[in-house]
Amino acid sequence: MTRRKDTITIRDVAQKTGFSVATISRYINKVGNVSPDTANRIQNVMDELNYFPSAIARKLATRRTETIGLVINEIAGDYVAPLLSGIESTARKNGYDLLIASAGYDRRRKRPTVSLGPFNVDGLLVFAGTLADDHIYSFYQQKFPMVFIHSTPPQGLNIPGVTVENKAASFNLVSHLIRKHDKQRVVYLRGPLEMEDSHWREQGYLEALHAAGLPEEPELVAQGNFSRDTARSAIHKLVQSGVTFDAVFAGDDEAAVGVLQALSETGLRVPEEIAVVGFDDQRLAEFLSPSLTTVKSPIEQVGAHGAQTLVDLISGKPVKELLLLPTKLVFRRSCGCGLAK
Amino acid sequence: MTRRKDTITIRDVAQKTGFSVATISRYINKVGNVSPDTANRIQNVMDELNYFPSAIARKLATRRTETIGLVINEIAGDYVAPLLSGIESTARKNGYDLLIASAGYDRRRKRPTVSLGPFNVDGLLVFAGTLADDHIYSFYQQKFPMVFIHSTPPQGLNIPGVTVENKAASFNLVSHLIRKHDKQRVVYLRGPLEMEDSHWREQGYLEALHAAGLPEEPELVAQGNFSRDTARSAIHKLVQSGVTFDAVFAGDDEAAVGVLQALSETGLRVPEEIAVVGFDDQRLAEFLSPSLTTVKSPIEQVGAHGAQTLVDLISGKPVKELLLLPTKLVFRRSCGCGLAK
DNA sequence: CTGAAAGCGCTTACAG
DNA sequence: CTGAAAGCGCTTACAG
Repeated sequence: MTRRKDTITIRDVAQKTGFSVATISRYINKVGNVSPDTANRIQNVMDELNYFPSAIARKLATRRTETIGLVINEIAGDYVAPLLSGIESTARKNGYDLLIASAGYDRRRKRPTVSLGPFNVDGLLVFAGTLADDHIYSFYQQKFPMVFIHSTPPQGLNIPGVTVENKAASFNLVSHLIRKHDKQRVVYLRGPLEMEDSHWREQGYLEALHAAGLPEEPELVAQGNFSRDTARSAIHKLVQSGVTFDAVFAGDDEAAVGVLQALSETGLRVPEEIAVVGFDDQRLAEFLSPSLTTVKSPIEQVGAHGAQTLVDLISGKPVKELLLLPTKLVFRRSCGCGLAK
Repeated sequence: MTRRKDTITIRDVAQKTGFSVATISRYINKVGNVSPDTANRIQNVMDELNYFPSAIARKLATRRTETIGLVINEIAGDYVAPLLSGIESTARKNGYDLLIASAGYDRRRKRPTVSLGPFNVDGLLVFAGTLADDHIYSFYQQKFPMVFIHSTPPQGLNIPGVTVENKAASFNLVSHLIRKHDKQRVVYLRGPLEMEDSHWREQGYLEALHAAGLPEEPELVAQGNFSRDTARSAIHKLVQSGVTFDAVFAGDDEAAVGVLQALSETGLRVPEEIAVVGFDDQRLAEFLSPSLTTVKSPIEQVGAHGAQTLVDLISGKPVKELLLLPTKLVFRRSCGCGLAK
C-alpha cells in the first residue's frame, strides 16, 4: 500500500540528475567522494522530487536492520514508561529504530511467541521471562545479539544483563525497619518466580534478619507477585490466619499499594502498627498515604544502559557481562520516619 | 552484523528440498496450493535448517513494511504506558509491528525531526504537536496513511483522528463543583497550547460557568501545562497575587498533583477550602490524598482504536473521520464528595 | 570523482 | 501443483 507505482526511487533521482544510481547512493550515504557540484545538483533534485530513500531496500542491501527490539510482557505497567524512554532515546541517539512487542503466547506450542528476532532486528532487549528458552538458545547459537534486562541468561550462555542492585538495598531497607523502628516480625512478599529481582531482594531481607539475630520465619514470607491485588489478598490471608507481624517489605511499590489497601481495610494503622516499604520508587510512591518508604530504582537508566550495551554488542565492542545499577533508599512516612513519637 | 555469510535463506531450503524457491515461498505464505507431501517436506527442512524468512526481503518484495509507527513527544509520562499497550496489542493482532519514536528536534531546520515515514512504516499514529506541518502536508499528498491521536489535523486535510470526549465531561465536572459543592470561583489550568484536549476542556469549563450564571474571570484561568511543576507554581502565583478561588480544575491529573502540592504547601485544605479536580484518572489518582475526583479517559482504548483505524486505512477500508471515545466522571474525595458536613 | 553490474532475500505474474 | 525469471530499491566492490 505504502509505496505505489508512483513511488520515486533512487533511479528517478539518477535519471533527473544525469548521474548514476551509484553516485546518488554515495552522496546519500556520505561515503566515497562526490564533487561539490554534483552534490548540489543531487540535493536539489532530491528536494524537488521529495525523495526519501527506502529504509527497507537499504536494510536488505546492507543486511542490517538498524533496528533493535524490545520484548516485554506487560506494557501497561508503571515502570514501562521510564524504561522505554531510556531505551528509545539511546537507541535513536545511536541511529537505531526501536521495535517493541509484548510477549504473546503460542498455545499450540505452549511457549511465548516471538515476533522479534534476527529476521527483523539487529538485536534484542529481553525482559525477564519474556522469551522461551529454546528461542534464546536458538538465537544464541546464531550469535544473535541479545541483552537481558532485569534478569540473567540461562546457565552457560554468555549474554550481558543490565539490572539494578537489589540485595544490598533490601538489606539496608529491612535493617532500617529493625534497627530504627524496632520491628521484629517483618513480612516479605515475593515477586513472580521468574523475576530475579525478587530473589535478590529476598536474600537481602534474610541477611538483614540474620544480622539482627532475628529468626527466619517461613510464615512471614508470602507471594505478592509484584501485583496490587495479589499483595492485597496475601495480607488479608496473613491477618486472617492469625500470623502476627509489625512490618511488610512488599517486594515492590506495586505490591506496596495493595498492602496499604489491605491494611487500611483491616483497620491496621501504617506506620504506627505496621510499617510498610516497597521497591522501585515509582512515581506514585510519594503520593501514597502515608507516603511510601522505598528504594529508588534507576529504571530509565536501566533502559538506557541496556540499549547502549546492545548497540555496542551489535557493533562488536566489548561490553560488561553484568551491569548492576545503583539504587538508593528513600525514606518517607510509611516506615515510621518523620513520625512524632 | 545480523545476518552473516552463513545466513540461511529461502534458497537453502529450496536446494535441500529439491523444490523451487517459488514453491517454498508459496508454502510459507500459504498462498497458492502446495501438495501435502511437499508441504511436509518443506516444513521439515525449514525446522531442520532453523530457517526464518527475512522480514526485510519480504517487505521489499511486497513493498509493504507491515509496520506502523507511533510518534510521541514524551515517552516517560504516565499515560504513555496504557496508550502504548492499546496500540501494540491491536497492531500485532492485525499482523503489524510497531515502531516507536519520540519526536526529536532538528535545530538546523527548526522543526521536529521525522524518523518515521513512508520509507519505513505503512502508516503513522501521530500524537499532538509531534510532527511538523510541512511533514504532515508532504506525507498527506503522498497519500501516506496517518491517524491523529488526541488532536485533529490541520485545516482541510482529511486525516482521521481519535481522541476522548472532553467538553461535556468538563462541563459536568465543573457544574458538579458549582452545584453540589457551592463553588463560585473555579480556576482552570490550561494544558499546552497545541493540545486540543485542553481547549475543549476549557470550553466545557466556560459553559458550565455560563450555565450557572457565573461570570468568566480571566484571572481564574492560568497555564498549568498538564505538568506537575508548572501547575504547582501557577497556584502559588495565583495565591500570592491575591486572587481568591474555591476550586481548581487542573486540566489533567498530572497538573492536579502539582495543585495538591501547592495547596498543601500554602496550608489550604482540600477539599474543605479548595476543591480540586483533574482529568484522565491516571493510576495514581485514587492514591492521592485526598483521592482525586477526575474524569476517566479510556487511554488504552484510544490507542487501540487509533491503531485499528490506521490499519483499516492502510487496507483501504472506510474509517470514521473523528472518533470521540466516551469519558466518565469519577467522584472521589478531592471535590468534597464523601465529606462529613 | 563516477559508472556498470552483481547481489541482498524475497514475491509474483506467467507458463506449463 | 510447480518452476523460471523479473523485479522490489538499494549498496558495494571493481574499473576506469
